[in-house]
Amino acid sequence: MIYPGSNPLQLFVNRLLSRSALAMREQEAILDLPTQPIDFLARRDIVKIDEDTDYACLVASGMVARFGLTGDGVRQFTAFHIAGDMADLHTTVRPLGSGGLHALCDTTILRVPHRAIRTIATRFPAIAEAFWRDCIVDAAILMQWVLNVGRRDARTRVAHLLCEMASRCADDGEFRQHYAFPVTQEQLGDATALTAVHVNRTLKSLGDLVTVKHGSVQIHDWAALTRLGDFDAAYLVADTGPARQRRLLDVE
Amino acid sequence: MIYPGSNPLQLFVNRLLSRSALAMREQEAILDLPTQPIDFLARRDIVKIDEDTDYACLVASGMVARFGLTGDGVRQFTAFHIAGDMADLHTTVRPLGSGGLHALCDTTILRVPHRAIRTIATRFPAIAEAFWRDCIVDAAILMQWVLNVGRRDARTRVAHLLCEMASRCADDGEFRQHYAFPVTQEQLGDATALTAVHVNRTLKSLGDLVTVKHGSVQIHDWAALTRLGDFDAAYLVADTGPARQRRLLDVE
DNA sequence: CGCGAACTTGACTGTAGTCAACCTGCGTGG
DNA sequence: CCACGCAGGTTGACTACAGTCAAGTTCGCG
Repeated sequence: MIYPGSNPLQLFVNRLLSRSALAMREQEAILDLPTQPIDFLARRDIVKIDEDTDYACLVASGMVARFGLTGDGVRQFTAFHIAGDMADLHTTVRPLGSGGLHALCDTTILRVPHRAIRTIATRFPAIAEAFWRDCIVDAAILMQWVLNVGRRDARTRVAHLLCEMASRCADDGEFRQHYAFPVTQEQLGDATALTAVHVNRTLKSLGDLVTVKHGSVQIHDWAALTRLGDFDAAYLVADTGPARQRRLLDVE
Repeated sequence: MIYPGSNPLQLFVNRLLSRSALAMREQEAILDLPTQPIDFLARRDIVKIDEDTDYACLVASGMVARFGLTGDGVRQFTAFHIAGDMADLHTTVRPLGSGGLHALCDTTILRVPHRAIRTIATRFPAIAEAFWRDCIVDAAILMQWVLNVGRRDARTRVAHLLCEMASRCADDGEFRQHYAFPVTQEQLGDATALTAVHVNRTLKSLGDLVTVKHGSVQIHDWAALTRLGDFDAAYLVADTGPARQRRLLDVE
């Protein structure tokens, strides 16, 4: 047992199952995917910007950020990914450099060959659908980031991001009062398009509602934080309807 | 022949073919999709925010914007879609309210039932893949919007957007010197997260490189505009490699 | 010809950026 | 065990880009 606790592929399947319906043999096909584990130290790039890959990166432990760079080298994060996320599943169908992946802390990645992902996606339409849907949820988050960065002031932006991560880190469908978020204030600025200095001031002014310290977040007043952060978790869930809607067609 | 010129579904197939390989019978399956045409006047919402749909919207003619709203009603566009685009293909796998769709000018939409899309996606894995890839290209554009809105100043932002649309409106892989872009300066602000007043000043300062007037864009100096706009069209293309990569597996 | 929407311009404001100094906590090595 | 170094955090003073407000002007359409 290389991975203490749970198998990262099982974590990934669980993530998919929260949004899509998969039969046992489909789940097994995913669990049987070939993987190559690689460890990265904090602050290292897992995939360099503009790098083309022939594998996707499953986060086994740790945390990663996807990022882009402007022409003059300014960095902007476009997503955070936690353990169990396939951080760049989308490269399966579009392998061209789609931004970089950066390890926020010591992180173990499982490389999963695109070829293997393609094979099971073709064999099992429900798997292709689950992968597609997973990418769409990521895109829904991205839309929120455009809104966040474009239209909200600093306090709202930071609060919204902290709410998003609290929701996504939750095991149930709710939120986590306390969660690991191993980012510096500089990196928080890369995500919210603020400077480190302004993030610092903003966090201080948010001190009654939430504390970000030593790489972890402690929420003191969820109701107030979501209100201030203009946060509604609806965009994070794929489906509230009956389970059958999670599947294009019953194959049986 | 209801639609003068070309069949909108054919336009959609062409768009897919520019990114994915589809056999004749797969193309025909798409062309056979049932559609319901609906006309919208300029400035009307095609899909209201938070509305759940059971169909996707194919733009037959005109132009639409996808948008989100902050809690206090400030609008932010997150994408523009031109004729031949399935503006919300992603709702097929995630039908929950994923933002609104707004007609920028008089626009004809073909409603395509999710159920029909699901059916052919399940029957033909290559179609599911093409749809998935199409959504990924949209997501790649969205990542650029985060970068644009988050990290670039007003001139660069506007220039970048105008470059994006010039590339996407091109029939070949290049760009269009002159193209229809029926937006007011207010709407340009909704896309770039600027106020109408500042868009106005910015456009004036860009006058040597590009003119935006009467709902159309005229580019005077493409090289300078892309340089100023920090624009590289790479993110718009799905694949530069050999054609076989456009398809997960050969089904034949 | 007249109305309204869109565009234009100027004056002033404000949020966040910049620059710079300093503090704090932690790991390393003398 | 303390000294040092360094990354990250904190604070203050000043700046600037874009927002706001308000008053015109232009354009297109009925």
